[in-house]
Amino acid sequence: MNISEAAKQSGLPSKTIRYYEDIGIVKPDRAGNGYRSYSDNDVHQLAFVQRARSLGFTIEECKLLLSLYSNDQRASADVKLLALNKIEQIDQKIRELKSLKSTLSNLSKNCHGDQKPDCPILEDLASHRNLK
Amino acid sequence: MNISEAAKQSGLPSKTIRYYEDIGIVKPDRAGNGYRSYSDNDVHQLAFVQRARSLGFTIEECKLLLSLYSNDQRASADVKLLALNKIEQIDQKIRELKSLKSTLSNLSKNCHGDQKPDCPILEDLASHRNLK
DNA sequence: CCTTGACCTTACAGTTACTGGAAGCTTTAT
DNA sequence: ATAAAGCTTCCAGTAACTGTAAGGTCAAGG
Repeated sequence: MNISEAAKQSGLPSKTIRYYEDIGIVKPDRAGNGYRSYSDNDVHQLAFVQRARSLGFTIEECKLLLSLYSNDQRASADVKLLALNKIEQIDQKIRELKSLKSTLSNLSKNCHGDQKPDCPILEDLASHRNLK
Repeated sequence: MNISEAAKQSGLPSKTIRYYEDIGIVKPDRAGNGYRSYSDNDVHQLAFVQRARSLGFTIEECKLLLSLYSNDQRASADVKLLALNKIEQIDQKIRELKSLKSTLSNLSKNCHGDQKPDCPILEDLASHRNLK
């Protein structure tokens, strides 16, 4: 099938599929006219990557997951470790964002938000004290 | 003062300070030898940006905040709106990350994580069902 | 047969916010 | 005098695409 059909079936934009080819993720055959020709297996792999990316795995991790996927000898422990690490990264990011939110909330709470120029948010940004 | 002193005082790497000059954030004077020469006010602005960046504001938002900061006529409402929008963005991101985490946790929970190749995580990635 | 429009190709630039490195001045210290 | 530290500019690389331009190919309609 041509790239637009592969795009439809995998849930990825054609542009992204070409990019994935550039970086060596899925290399389709070529038809006589030079068009890319995708097999069902190609599309399956693309959809796999699409799902893994949407779960927050990086491209490099996706490559690893794909290689594990196509390796009959893999240990599920390898995959699980990757997933648990990813969960830890996500937790870390959530902690950071909560801390940011709390700081910004405190700043906003003290700001009148009116037409007057007096603004504690800017004052905090300008000072070096950390209103945490 | 030279750039390394400005770096020390602002908490930003010299490299970043030069980059900020390129994109028009702080333009220092130049000494006779071509070295950048930072005033206390320059450093103050750099520190302001450093703090705003660490709170999750984009460079564009930092420019806006800086211009509001140096505008005596600003309304604190303008700044507060920016902060509240940022808080909303952070909340959205936290929601997304929590959802990702929950999906990954479910997948991991069902994975033995042993030396056998049987792996529900990979199976889920390969299928199109969404184990949410 | 010709044209139109949809679809395909490659290649290059742009995005965000820096970071690293090379090549080459200037200043400072020994 | 020389070496180290600090400064300069410029170019490339990061992550993961996205946009755009210029042009080849294919199927349908007149």
